[in-house]
Amino acid sequence: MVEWTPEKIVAFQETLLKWYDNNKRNLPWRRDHDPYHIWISEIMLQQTQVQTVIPYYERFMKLFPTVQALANADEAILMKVWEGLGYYSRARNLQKAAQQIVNDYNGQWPTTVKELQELSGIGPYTAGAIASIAFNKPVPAVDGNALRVFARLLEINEDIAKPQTRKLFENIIKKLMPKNRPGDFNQAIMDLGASYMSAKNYDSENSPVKLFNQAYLDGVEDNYPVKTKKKRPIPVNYFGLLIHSQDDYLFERRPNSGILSRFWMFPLIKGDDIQTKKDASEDDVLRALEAQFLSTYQLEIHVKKIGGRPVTHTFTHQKWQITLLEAELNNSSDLSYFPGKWISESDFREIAFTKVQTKMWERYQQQKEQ
DNA sequence: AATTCGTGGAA
DNA sequence: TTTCCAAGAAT
Repeated sequence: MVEWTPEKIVAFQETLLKWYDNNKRNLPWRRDHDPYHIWISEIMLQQTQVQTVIPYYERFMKLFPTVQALANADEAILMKVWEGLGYYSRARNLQKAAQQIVNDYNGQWPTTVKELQELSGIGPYTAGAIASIAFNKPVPAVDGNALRVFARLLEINEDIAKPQTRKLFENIIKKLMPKNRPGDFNQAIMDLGASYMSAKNYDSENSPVKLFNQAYLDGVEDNYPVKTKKKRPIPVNYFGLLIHSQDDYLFERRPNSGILSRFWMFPLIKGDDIQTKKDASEDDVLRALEAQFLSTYQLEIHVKKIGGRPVTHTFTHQKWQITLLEAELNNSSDLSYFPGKWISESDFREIAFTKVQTKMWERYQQQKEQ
């Protein structure tokens, strides 16, 4: 990696901030420096593109304009607002942190990185972002943009996928930050990382800091940042049960932990969990599924396959393939042993559903038309 | 330290 | 269709 002289550091700061002053993106959360606004935007923006976040942010602020409103929010309404944004623990941690601020800090925001990081859902990056942008503290905010941008500028060869690399970058960036405008500096790096220095289709030739970009000057930009590849999603097979009576559908509440926790979904049974002999026919599998449903939930069902391709949905680390089955069940059956309930179709619009649940519903509707 | 947490966009 | 990526945190 390269070292910069004090003069070069100052020149970089001036060049970057001048560009930012003239070209910064006009974003809803940049209208002021209210820590509540900065915070909500930062949480929404985790692993999520700006254009996706904007409408969610606007709706969120109308419904929960203050930290007190969020602390007192109905969780079902909160999840409905977050519906489709993914990583739902972000929303739940958001409310926990709001309650921490109201109860532990009497509604007054803590301003140090240390205190901010003790709030639910706020880690090293978000604490740095809030402290620098809302409270003008001279601290780095090392996100994916900062890692990529400085890896290229300084030809840093550390693997940015490794957790410990963040600390190295924090120490480097601390020395490059201006003390007077830390928030603008951090945001300028993000804007740079989202434009001229993006991961793909970057345009270093026209970048405002191209003369500070060592990897570009050396013609080795393709080598930066150094980043190990992620594993590909593992295939998981499910059977999805469509059980209805009139306009009521049987939904299962997912466990309190794990993927899509606490959401209402059509009952899902993992394919691997169904015990069958070798060379079992498709019909044998369905009968085994019925037997398992009976022994697990004391519910007698009769299933038949619904035509059409399985529903597929890919998460970061799992690729689900769901075979839809229509099942008959007496609507007076005892649901005592089943972790779910009947939900009327007319209530669907009030409830937050996951993307994969919506896909199952749409496939079912599609199938009924034929 | 390595996994686990969603979804949508782009090539 | 597949792959990678997008203002990370919790465990």
